[in-house]
Amino acid sequence: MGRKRGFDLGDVLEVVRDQFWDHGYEGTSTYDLMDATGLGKGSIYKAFGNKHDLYLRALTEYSEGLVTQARAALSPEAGGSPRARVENYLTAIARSFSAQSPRRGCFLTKGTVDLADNDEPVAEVARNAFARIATSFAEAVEAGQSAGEIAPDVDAAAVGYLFVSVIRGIDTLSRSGIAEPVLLGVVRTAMAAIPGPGIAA
Amino acid sequence: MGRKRGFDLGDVLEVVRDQFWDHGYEGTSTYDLMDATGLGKGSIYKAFGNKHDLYLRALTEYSEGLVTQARAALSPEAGGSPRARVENYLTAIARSFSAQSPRRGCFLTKGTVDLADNDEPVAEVARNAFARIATSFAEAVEAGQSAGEIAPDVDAAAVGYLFVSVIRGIDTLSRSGIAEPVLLGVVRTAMAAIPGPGIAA
DNA sequence: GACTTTGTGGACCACCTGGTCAACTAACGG
DNA sequence: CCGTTAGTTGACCAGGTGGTCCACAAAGTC
Repeated sequence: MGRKRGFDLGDVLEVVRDQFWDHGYEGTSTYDLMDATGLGKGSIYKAFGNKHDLYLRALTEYSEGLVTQARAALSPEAGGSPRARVENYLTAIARSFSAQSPRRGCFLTKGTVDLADNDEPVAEVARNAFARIATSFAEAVEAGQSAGEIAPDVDAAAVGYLFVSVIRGIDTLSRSGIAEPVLLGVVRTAMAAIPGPGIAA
Repeated sequence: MGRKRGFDLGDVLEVVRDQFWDHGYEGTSTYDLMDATGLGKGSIYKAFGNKHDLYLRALTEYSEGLVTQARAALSPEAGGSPRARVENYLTAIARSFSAQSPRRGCFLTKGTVDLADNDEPVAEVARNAFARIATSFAEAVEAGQSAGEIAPDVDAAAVGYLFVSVIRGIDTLSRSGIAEPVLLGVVRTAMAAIPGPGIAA
């Protein structure tokens, strides 16, 4: 019943997300959102409630996508050995950050640093996404250990969070304009956290 | 000649820095700065130019302090073996982030994620600080290699940036409320990047 | 104690902020 | 084709925005 919505929710959320991504929460005004979406203020508020709800929804959708992407890249279906999948995924992320122009890193990092400090809903979205991505890394590491490719004494769960940290770290570094080879060096050296099963120190 | 300034520049910069740290660049208004410093708007603008200059100055001062602190913690004077100095420094940072209430992480991370994307002066401050901290780590690693404590095939420069990345990473994680033991696990596993000189894989 | 110079405080400016509202428009059921 | 429901639009609101300006206050010079 009633009039049909004249726009697609998902499309608008993507446009909105890009605005928040590029200019931050406080730096994005309702007029910026109107301009970017082509919608009237009333339509936006009717569909999403208020600015904060809209932000949270865009961020949530984005972080779900991130988790899905991490799972896909780290699962056996992605091909390659577990250790190679980890390295390929991290390398792809480092390259994608470097290729951005203008630089914008990852929206989840932006949202976390922007708001999570004193915005519990945002913090929860971030914590959740970080935990699930860390788990995906941990599962890949465990697979590598089962296959005899990764040393069995590695703490898979801890290393999962290490890789999540490294991603957030190269994100921040890339935002400052640090060059791609440096970021790739970070990824390369981070791989030492999952050494082969040789007689390690 | 002329009236004396009625406040200390350094004191005011610290107060201002805390405001920007807690609320971000866009989230801090000139009125917030007036309230926090107790100064009139005219005095602030007279002393610092405009909001952006003021921010940049607070950030620059902060990042110089960070670099100094990193150098002190990683230099031989800090005591302990090179490898221990690295681990102690990273551990201290992880603990300090966890102890914050409210959470606020590191101001340099905040500034970088907030503005560096499209603010070259801020990006330069960040790039510079990251590079110098990475160098401090690298020097400690080289010292460890000379002392036979760290495997000689480790790429000290790359590992320096890895540790900088890890700090930025645990910063972001801690902002989302991830617990201290997890952050300490990240530090512990990151230490695998500078293994002892045994027969490594 | 005038004069110059620098610092201070707050009024003031033009404009932007997030959010609301009421008149209006489209789609469906009967 | 008429009521009901939901979506759209733009005017409107109260208060906040970064920045400027000017009358005034202190400090040093002669």
